This record gives sequence, structure tokens and C-alpha cells, in this order.
Amino acid sequence: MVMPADTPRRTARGKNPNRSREHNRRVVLDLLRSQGRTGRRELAELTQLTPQAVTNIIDDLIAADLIVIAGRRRIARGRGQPPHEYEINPAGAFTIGIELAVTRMVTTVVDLAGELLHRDVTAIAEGGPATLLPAIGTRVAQLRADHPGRLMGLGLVMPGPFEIEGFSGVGPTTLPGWAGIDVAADLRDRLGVPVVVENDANAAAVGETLLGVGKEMTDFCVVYFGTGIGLGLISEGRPVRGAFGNAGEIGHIVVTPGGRPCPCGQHGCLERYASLHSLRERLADDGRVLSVDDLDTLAPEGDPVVAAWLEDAAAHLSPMISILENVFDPQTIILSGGLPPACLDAIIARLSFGPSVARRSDRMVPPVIRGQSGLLTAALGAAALPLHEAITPRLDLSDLQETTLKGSAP
Amino acid sequence: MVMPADTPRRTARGKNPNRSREHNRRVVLDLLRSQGRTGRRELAELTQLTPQAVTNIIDDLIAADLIVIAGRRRIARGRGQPPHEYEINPAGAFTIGIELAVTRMVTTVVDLAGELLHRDVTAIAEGGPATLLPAIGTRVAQLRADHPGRLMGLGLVMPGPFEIEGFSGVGPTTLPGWAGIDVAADLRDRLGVPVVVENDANAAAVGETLLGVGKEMTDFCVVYFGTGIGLGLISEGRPVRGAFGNAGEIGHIVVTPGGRPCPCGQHGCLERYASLHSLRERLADDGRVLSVDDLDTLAPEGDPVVAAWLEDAAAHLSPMISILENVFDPQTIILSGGLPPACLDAIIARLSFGPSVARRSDRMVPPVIRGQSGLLTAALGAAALPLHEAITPRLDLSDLQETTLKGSAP
DNA sequence: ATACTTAAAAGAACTTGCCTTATTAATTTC
DNA sequence: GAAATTAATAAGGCAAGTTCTTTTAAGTAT
Repeated sequence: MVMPADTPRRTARGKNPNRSREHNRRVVLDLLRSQGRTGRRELAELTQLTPQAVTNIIDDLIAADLIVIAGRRRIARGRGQPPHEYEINPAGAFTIGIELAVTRMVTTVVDLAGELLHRDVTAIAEGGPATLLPAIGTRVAQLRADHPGRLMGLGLVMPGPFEIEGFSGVGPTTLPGWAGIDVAADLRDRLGVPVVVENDANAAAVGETLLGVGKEMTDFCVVYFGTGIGLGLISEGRPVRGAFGNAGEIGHIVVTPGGRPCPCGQHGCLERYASLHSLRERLADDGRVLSVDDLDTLAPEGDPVVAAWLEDAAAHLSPMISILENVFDPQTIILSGGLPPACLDAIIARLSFGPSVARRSDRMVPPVIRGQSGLLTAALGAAALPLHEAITPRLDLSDLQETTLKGSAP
Repeated sequence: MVMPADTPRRTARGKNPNRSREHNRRVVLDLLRSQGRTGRRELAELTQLTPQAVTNIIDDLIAADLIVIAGRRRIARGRGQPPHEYEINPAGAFTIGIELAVTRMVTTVVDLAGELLHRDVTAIAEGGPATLLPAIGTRVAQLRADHPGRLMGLGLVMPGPFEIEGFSGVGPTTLPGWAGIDVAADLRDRLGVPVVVENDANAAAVGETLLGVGKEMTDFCVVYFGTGIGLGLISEGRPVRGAFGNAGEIGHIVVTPGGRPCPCGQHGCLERYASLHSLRERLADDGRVLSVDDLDTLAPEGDPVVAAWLEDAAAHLSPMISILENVFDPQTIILSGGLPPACLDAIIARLSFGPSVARRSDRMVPPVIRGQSGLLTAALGAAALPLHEAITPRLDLSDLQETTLKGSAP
């Protein structure tokens, strides 16, 4: 049975000396990023290149200001000359991350070491892409002028699901007026730097790989509390986006059959219990309104409505955690998002789940941990996106269908 | 918070001319496999290499007997000299796939085009690895003598979950006596060819990529009916194995809270409804015994017990399908395994599920389709494993075993 | 029929990246 | 202080893929 596919099959590109060069520099950068200061000899062993090749690569990266000499190893490990060690040069470049929500825009500027250089939150008036895209353009230009060094790229977080592939950035279908607009291409042309567009959960997951637990792990899940609830998936250090770029849309998975009705038509969707939206509903029942500013000061103890919501959210999140562990067998599951740390911790403390392949006795990492949290989470993840694109070794894929020059002659 | 990881972080290897060479040959082979007959010019476009480079690669692959000239393109596309086209040489090499179950061993021999050259099913007496590993060794040696050409490798399917990483092959924890034994290493040393050990679902998934729908798709799920029920996950053409190699253990995900009790301690596990084991239980209630030989003749219609089971299995599988669509956003979900085609079709026809990101109107592939089915499914998947290792372009990770295109001559 | 255009294949010289080998320098160990 | 060990450097070689040119083969137009 031959079946037409919805998306073109992507195949790997061939390598030539130039592309190998690029690849090798990525490999070394990635190692220095995840390992911290390292000597040439060790880099050569890890990359399985010769020390001489590593030397050349190091020279290049130093010339590009991406790494610096960290000094000589002090603690002697044996005989012989102690090696020079190298590390990422934080000041070598920076990235900008923007979270675009319905009512606000959170902007972050982050250096190569993941250090926050700048942050701001601005309210945005009702406005479609026609006004917002130029606004982002000028905002980035300002930030670029304010910060010395090289801008490596812009990461943009928008609410999914996206229309086509998440990767090279297409407009979301939930923000009105954005459908069908290639946001990444527009901004790339406007700014002349790489632009990556992602949903909040995937951005948070990439953020964790680069700036969080990623130094230790390559296979994990990120459950992200945005307005709804999302899932970011990292397998072998790279995000899993699915065939159409919308993997991780777990909000409408039924965790409690016959539970609360959901606008999607089902009953008992996860999003009805474990999301900021559901918390807002609870507070509204109580006659209260939760503003953005209140979010970071939300107290898990003391407020009975919040406490009840936490209990409820944890109860319905537990089966989801169980599903993720069984389906992915991750090193850990990270709870992250726009809630204050104490709230995420409270949810984690209230989780309960049955047996799974992850329930092994010898695991060293807790099954669920807290990741980046608070208002900046998504924007920090956004800033990590172009960094990830730039320095992570990858298998270059090229689209297959476009290139079949079977019958077209101009 | 720095967290010690359970598994070492795997990093990408650097590329040198030799490794680029290997990579490029894989890329070309992979294209010829998935595209069928193709000319040099087109290969150059797709791989983004120069025609000259492709020529050299083609010459190499022809010399290695892996591809042959398929002839000249007959149908003129325009002016100019018509290109020579090339295709995989089915007779160039073969692989052996073995499914090792508790009571039987299914063996397949498959050529490069995926054509079945030989099959047999043998009952195995009670025996641990000490007797079975040598038995497999001699069996493979016989098959090697019977078939001309080069043996590219051996794939072995065993019931998981595995103790550590699935990839380079470690013993399963469910077959008594196999825990802690590195089956792949043992057989590799015994036979001198690459050996890949996997669970049934992952093997079936790799089988689908190479011999099934893989020509069209790179992102899909395979739900596999073995004794229990398993999931194989293909993302960007490569299997997702999880941190400890046990991704896809969906049998004990609770699909019906408060449902049938399960030995695992939970209630309502998927495996209680949708598995051969549950069918056997149903038949046993009726005083019947289902033998292996009966399996391929199982009739969905006519037998009320089977019909009832199918209905029940589909009802409880539906929420699982929904979960997979939301979590992975796959091109399709393939139902596969040791059931006759008619049974799988019957289950698919009885599935029902609510909205999800996959419920888009413009999709061209049905959300759930039938894949390889019947007694040979797992063994065919097993045979696909070493082929996949050998010809799929990949991002080399540091601790991967070296698998070259060279294979070994008899 | 003949000449022109287009496209594929083949060959020679070039470029580029990593590898190999030899040499020098800086520590620790005995 | 000499031997052992490891790091850094420099020069020459190798093997990919690239570039450029020529040859071959088919269509198209006059």
C-alpha cells in the first residue's frame, strides 16, 4: 500500500570539507559548553579527532571570540606539562529571546554562558502581525545597539499549535491574524540574523538543555505551565517536534474520563485541571482576578483556593507523568513554566503515581524535578533557541520533495 | 542544582575525511533505497554534493556490489543526454533476523531490497543463554553457508524491558536467566558481524521504515501486538529509545481508571484489554487454548469470543491512540504485530477517538493504518535492524559501535 | 538532413580539511 | 638532576570533495 505523505521526506545532506569543518567546530563548542573548562588533549579524546585538529579548531574559535583560554590546570593529575584549558567566552556573543503572548511581550538578552543581560516586560495593545512584526524589529535593533558584541540570533516564543513545521518558524493558529504568516522568514529578512520560532514548551525544553539540566542529561521531558499546559521533548539532546511540528500538545489528553467538560468537546482534559487557565477559573469563582504581576508572588500555602487548585492539578497531572515515563523512559521529567518555584515544588510534592519502567530502584535523579520557573521562563527558553541552532552538532537534513527536478523547466 | 545523571552524556564525534566518506556513502544508499532508481544528477541535487563526488561514490558502491545500474531513463524529460539510473542491488548482501520468544524462535533471511529469502519457525526447549547463544551461532553459520553474498549483520528481537541501553544490546529482564548478559557482544564475537538487539516494537518500527511505509514517512508510531503490547517510535527516521532504552512500554499505562486489576498493582492497564495475553484469557474462560499456529488463522468474524475481544481491545486502545497523536503529532500510527491482517483491520475499524492536533482536515494519510502483520513481523523487523544501522546516515555519537558498510564476506 | 541547444558523464588540476611525524617545552617522579 | 610523561607547535602528506574543461548523446529548429 503506497501512501502519499503530508510532509516531504527529509534526507541527510552529504558532507564536504567545509561542512565537516562547521560540524567539528560545533562539536567542540558543544563540549566546552556542557563540560566547562577542558584541555585540548581531552577534547581530542572526546571528539575522536587528533590533538592537532583540535588545536586548529581552538585557534579558530578563539579568533571568532567564542572561546577563551581559562588558564592552566592547577591541580596536577600526574606527570607532564599541565594543559591549557579553554572555556566558552560569555561576552563573545549574545542572543535575544522574546515571548509574545496575547497581552504582553517579555524580552530577554542572554550571553553565551546563559547569563541574563537584560529583561523587560511590556504590555502590547491589540495588534496583528502588521504592527507587531515591525515593532519587534525596532525593539531588537535597540537592544542590539545597547549591547556590545555579536547578536547570534533571535528566538521567538508564540502560542502553538503551528500550522506547518515548527522548526523554521511559521505562524501559530491560535493568535488571531497570524495564521499562514511565516514569522521567522519575515524577521530574518528584517534583522539579518537567524530567527527561530517555537512554542513555549519546546523553548523551555531547549532552555533546559542549554542553561539548565542539559549539562547532565540528553533525554528528558519538560511539562510547561503556560496559559494552558504543554510538553517539550528532548531526545538525544535534540527536540522532538513530530511530523507537523506540534508534538507535545498534551492539554487535551483525557486524564479523567467523564471529568470536567472542555470546550474541545471532551470531558476531563488535563488542561481543565492543571493550567493557569484553570487556576484563574477557580479564583474567578471566588470573585478574584489573577493578574500577570500576581503570578510571581502566588503563595502555595495560606491561600485555600490556590492550595486546593495545587492539590487538584497534582492529582490530575500524576497520570500524565506516568504516561510520559512509560512512553519515553526519560532521565527525568521537569516541571517548568510561569508559576513561582514554590508552586511547582508544591505540585511535585503532591504527585503520586504507580509503577512504570521508570520506577527502577537504582535511579539517581528524582523522577520529577523543578526547572526554570517564573515570568521569564519562556523568554529565556526563546533566547536559548538560536544558541541551540548555532552550536549543537546535528545531522543536516534537506527537504526532498522540493528538489525533485523531475518535470519542471522554466 | 547539579544532578548526577544515570547515564553518561553522549556527545557527537568529530568528522574527518574518512568519516565523511562513510557518511556520504550512507546518504546516497539511503536515497537509492527510499527513492528507487535515481540518476547521478538528481542524487547530487538531493545530497547537495557535486555530480563528480556522486560519481566517485557511485563507483565505490558498485564495486562493493551494493548498487547496480538500473539502465538509462527511457522517458525523455527534455533535451540532453538521458542519465544512467542506479538502484539498490538486492543480491548484494543479506541480513538475518531472529525473534527469540519463550517457546519458539522465528528466523528470517532478507536481502537488501527487503525480499524474504528464507523463513523458519522452530520450537525451543527450556534453555538459558548458555545453550541458546551457541545454538543461534550455529544456526546463523548454517544460513550463511546456504546463502551466497555478504551477511551484513544479525538482528535479534527479545522481549524487553532491557537492563540498560537497548541499542548496543543488553539482555532483557523478563526472560529468566538473561539479565545482565550482553547478548549483542556475545553474538558479535561469535559471528564476527554487527549484531543489534531490540524489543519487538522497536524492531517492527525499524522494519516499517525500511521495508514498509518508510519510503514515505519519517515520523510515525508503531503499536505492536506481541504477547503484551508495545510501542515503537520513529522520529526523523530514527527510533526513539529513551534514556534507558525502554521507551514505548505502554502496556501498563492506565487507560481505564478503576478497570481490570493487573499484576503490576494498577487497575485498567492497556495490556489487560489489548494484547494477545488478554485474548488468551478470554478464550481460556471459554475453555479454549490458543496455540501459535492458530494465530495466523484467527478469524475476526464468526468467532463471538474473538469478536468481543476485538471490540474491547479497540475501545481501550482508542484513548492510547489519542494520547500518541497528541504527544507525538505523527504522520500516522501503524498497528502491527503477530495478529492476522484481518484482525488488525477489525481493530482499526472499531477505533473511535476525540479531537486532537492530528484531527486536521487536510491530512492525506489515515490516522491509523495497518502495517506488517502475522507471525513473521518481529523477525522481519529484526532483519531490518542491522540494515538500518549500516545504511542510515546518522549523527555519530561517541559510544556507538562501529558499523561500516563493509560487512563481512563468507 | 544539418546545425544548434541542452544535459550528462568523464577526466585533470585545485582546494581544504584532518592526519602523521618530528621537535621543543614544561612538569612530576625518582 | 636525569628520566619519564604530557603538552604544544610546525611541516609535509593524504584523501575527500570542488572546480573547470572536454566529450558524448539526445532533443529541437531551420
